Amino acid sequence: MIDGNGADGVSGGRLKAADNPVLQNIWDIVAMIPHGRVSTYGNVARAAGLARGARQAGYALRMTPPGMKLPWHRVLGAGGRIVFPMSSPQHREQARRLRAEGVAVKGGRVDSSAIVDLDEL
DNA sequence: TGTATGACCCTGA
DNA sequence: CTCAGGGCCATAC
Repeated sequence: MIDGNGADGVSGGRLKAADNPVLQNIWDIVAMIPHGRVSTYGNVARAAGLARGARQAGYALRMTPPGMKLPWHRVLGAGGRIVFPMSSPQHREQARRLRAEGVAVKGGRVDSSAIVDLDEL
């Protein structure tokens, strides 16, 4: 395995997002967020190894293929606020899901008590 | 190889 | 509290 090409499972050159270890790592972090709790992009990114890769966390979630069960709605922006615009369907979707889990959403923001620290996981 | 983009974050006015 | 600007890091073209 000196050439790098034809490494574990990945052969053919370009690395697909679904096979990207970084995204997989982020997905794993998001997937381990407990029910009824929420986290932030920066927090998740840091847990994935990216100290300032909050955007990458969002990128990973955006790259999430349909069919994958991932609690993306438990990931919020800094301060526990939803990053989506108020009039956006995604905002409503996320807020709806959070409320379904017992998380209070007010003005596009959730109670800071609902935010869980990565240290607790 | 370099430029452009983004489900972000922080600081200042 | 709201608005604007700059910074950071990885992916896409």
